[in-house]
Amino acid sequence: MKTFYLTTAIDYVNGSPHLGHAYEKVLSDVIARFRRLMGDKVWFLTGTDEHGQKVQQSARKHGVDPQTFVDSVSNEFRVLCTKLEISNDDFIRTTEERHKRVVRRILQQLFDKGEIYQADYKGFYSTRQEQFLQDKDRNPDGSWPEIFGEVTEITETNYFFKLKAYQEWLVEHIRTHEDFIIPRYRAKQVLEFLKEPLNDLCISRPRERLEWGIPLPFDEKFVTYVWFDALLNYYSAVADKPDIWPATFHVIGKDILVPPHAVYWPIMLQAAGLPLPRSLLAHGWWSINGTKMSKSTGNFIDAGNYCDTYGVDALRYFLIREMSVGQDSDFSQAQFLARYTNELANNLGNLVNRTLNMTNRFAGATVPGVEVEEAPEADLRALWVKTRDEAVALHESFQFHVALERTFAFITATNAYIELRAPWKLGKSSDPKDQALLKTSLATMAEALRLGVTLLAAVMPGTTRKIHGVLGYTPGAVWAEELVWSNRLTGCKVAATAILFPRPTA
RNA sequence: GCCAGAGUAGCUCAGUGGUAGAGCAGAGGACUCAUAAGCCUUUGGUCGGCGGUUCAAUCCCGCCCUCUGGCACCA
Repeated sequence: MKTFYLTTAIDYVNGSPHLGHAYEKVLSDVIARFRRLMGDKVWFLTGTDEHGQKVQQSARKHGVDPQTFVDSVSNEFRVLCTKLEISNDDFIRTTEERHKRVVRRILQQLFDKGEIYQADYKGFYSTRQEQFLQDKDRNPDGSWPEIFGEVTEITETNYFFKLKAYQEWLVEHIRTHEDFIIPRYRAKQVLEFLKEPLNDLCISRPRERLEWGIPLPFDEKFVTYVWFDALLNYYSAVADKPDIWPATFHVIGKDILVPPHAVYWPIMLQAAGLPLPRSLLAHGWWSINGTKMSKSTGNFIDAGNYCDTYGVDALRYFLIREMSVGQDSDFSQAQFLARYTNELANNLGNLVNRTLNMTNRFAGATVPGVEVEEAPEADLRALWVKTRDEAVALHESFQFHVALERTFAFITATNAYIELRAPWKLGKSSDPKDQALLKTSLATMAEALRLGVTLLAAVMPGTTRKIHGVLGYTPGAVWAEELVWSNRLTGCKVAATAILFPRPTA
């Protein structure tokens, strides 16, 4: 079986993680967990991108050497992954030797094949900003803005990668591989971009301008440009592991689809003679209270705080429930609280608690067996089959938000079933028929709850685990079997009470 | 300017060539096992605008309007 190999973008360690980083990891994690549940062999990679000028500058600003700086920030991302319960199998850093070794190897290989050549670049250079400027950087009157200081036209020797030679091939590949770029409409954007002729890509920087990078193996006076270094992480992390490459999905933000992932990356692989990934999955961005996320306005969300206050699964749930994959969404405290209170606390959380309570009160804390089956039971069961089949299919097509909506509709139906049977009334009757119905209703609500939360396992693994725990249940290894309505809870000893999503106090 | 996405109930969104849907918010009710939770009922929309195709369009086509995002070698 081909390993399902999934990657997130590696995060640039120039700044601390925010909600956007958290979302991409959670989204990827949901995919990874879902594939494992479906029985696939999964390899899930994330990591950090640590070279380049901005990192070098930030390190200098903090008065530390680059390695100390990236160690510290990379660790923040690692901590975030742990906090979000991301199930990655590996975490790669581009400053690791295992990565640098592969980058050097590929560069040498491409150079030997003649895919990389040396040429001069002539342009306007700002010494203060340590970068070349574009015409779009100019003021309307043609002068250079103050922040660039003195600008001079200079010529610099560099190495270039032959992108242009692969342009037609790439267009053809995108046209003939319909799921290479997801969502589909993003592929149109890429093809639009490719209507203009590509230029070859400059992949080097002279070391006197940029020290913090991987030296070119064929010319140590240069280091490689950040994209050529960073993109290769997907391959370098598994280069020595059999049967993993190529990637099944690269999960990335829409901002780095064009040109890096949809143009540079496939061409790099093709030139190096490596197989291409199956798909690039480009997700959207979060705004905060209707405005763009930005550090300068202080308008960004610390995902860690939400985990601490509401629990990691509440945040995971909101991110996945609110965002339609590929589209943008807005994060607001009001919307978060509405979903937390209505859906998690009142609908699901309360169902858990009332189920435990009634099982304790009317059945000595032991889930009874079903004794009769009438229309209410049959209806709920039929709804379950429909919900399960739809939810699984929706997961397959990345419509997690709709899958969650359907799953919670089933939770609501379970609450409605309880009202219909009203076990608290049956419990007051000694009529054998009522007693049979009481046992049936307690067994049915427990089973419905078990099934419903089993369907939430990819999004809220901890919650699924906890609820199975308070039901006194240990799930089996095969998820598909766990999704079958059964009597396997009969005889389970349930907990006395459980408040999984406490109502916010403030 | 070009390209793409979005424009459906107060809010967030789903949806199909055949008399409009969900959740939340609002209103009313019955109940009490439960996290003052849950359940039932209900108010509410000329489906952005104008044309066209069709027996029939929110859904197909054309034009227009509004919002959002992208438009690279940041060498």
